[in-house]
Amino acid sequence: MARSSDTRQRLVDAAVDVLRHEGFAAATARNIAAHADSNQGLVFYHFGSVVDLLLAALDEVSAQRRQRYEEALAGVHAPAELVDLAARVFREDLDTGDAALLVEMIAGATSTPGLGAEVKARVVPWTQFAAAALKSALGTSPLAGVVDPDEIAHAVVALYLGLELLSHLDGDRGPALALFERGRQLAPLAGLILGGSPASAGTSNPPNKEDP
Amino acid sequence: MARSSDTRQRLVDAAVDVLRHEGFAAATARNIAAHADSNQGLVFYHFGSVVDLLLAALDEVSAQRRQRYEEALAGVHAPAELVDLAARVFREDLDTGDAALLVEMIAGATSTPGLGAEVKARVVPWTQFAAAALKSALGTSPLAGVVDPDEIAHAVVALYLGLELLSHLDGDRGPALALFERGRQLAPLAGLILGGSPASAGTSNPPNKEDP
DNA sequence: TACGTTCTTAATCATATGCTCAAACCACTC
DNA sequence: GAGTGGTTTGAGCATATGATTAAGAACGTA
Repeated sequence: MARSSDTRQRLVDAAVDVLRHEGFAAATARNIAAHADSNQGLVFYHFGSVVDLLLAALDEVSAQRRQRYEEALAGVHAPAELVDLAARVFREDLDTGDAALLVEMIAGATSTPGLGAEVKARVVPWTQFAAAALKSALGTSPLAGVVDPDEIAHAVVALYLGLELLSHLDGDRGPALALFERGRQLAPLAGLILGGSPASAGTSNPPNKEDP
Repeated sequence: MARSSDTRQRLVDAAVDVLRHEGFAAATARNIAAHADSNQGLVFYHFGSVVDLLLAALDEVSAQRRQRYEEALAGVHAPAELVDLAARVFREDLDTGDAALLVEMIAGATSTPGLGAEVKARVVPWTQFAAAALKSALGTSPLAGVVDPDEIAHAVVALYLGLELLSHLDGDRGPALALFERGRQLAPLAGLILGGSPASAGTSNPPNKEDP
């Protein structure tokens, strides 16, 4: 009984590890079992199929991320702080391989029939979460009624995935990190525009620019 | 001899087709050969290996894109026009499946040893091309010395890939297209800020409904 | 201890893939 | 017409995968 949930957890952890560092194509029953010092038959005994194990791995990571993000979001009340948080989170996901895992699962879903809907159901809440955070951070800003949080969240998630894809391709996280660092530099400017005086609401006024 | 280049081309076209609509995992010698009404042995006779055929397919698509883009870029001189062109190009690539092909090759490169470097060599010039176009469009704009074209090009390509990934996941191109449409709406504003060119004036104008 | 349930292991099957190879085929020259 | 070089074909090999299964081990309980 304790044995069961133990190996189950070891398999999930191994699946997460394989997805992070070896990709979807390497996420086979035998390879994952080997990473868990286990037997490949256990994958099917405990999960029924390989894809169900991978979905369990995705669930595990999603739950961890969700918790981390909610904690971090507790201290965020201004758009500038949200940009800062996003940059930090992205760097973490790039380091741990969570971003790679997400990309691998989404990309792998295109080649595995039936997996698409399951992965979608696990990714959509994540972008909705980002949209909610953005909406909350916008608060009563003058732009709150102009920009569409869902649209921006969609773009941010896409940027997140695309940057991971590119940095994984050329083995250099530099450009991706530099980009988010630039975002952090611009965050105070965003705060200035979004949270500032109503004088900036006019459409004919050029926005203030600040040299970094 | 005419026979040879004929089947060679048919195989490349079939590989492009499979990558576009079925993905990297389905790009097997037998499947591609079947799409070309051909024999799987010919893949190895003409290309040596499957990945070499896939790289030839990527080369073919890259060449076509490059030519189309260079032609389209001939009429672009202002940042606003470049944004407009990018939105049109993205919509095309989403429709034809070229965006999917690119994502599949990049994602597939993570699971096929040795493919990464080859794909990278074929993607990097493409982002450099985007950077050059952006630099050219910026021209003598006051922001030309402030923003980094390479950085922005990297971000745009990442956004391109990420949006394809997401729209492929939930089978809905709507959000991606809406986002680029929003970019087109903002393009006149960007032109106002960047160039002060007489291209377009009012920022409260409804978006242009123009069919290419 | 003896029994039944749960869990684990290794062998096994059916299938698919990259790739090789010998034989057949075809267009062309002498 | 026979030979020649390039091209095509289908069978075959080694390997890998998802999934099944029967036999065995571990555990709780009577």
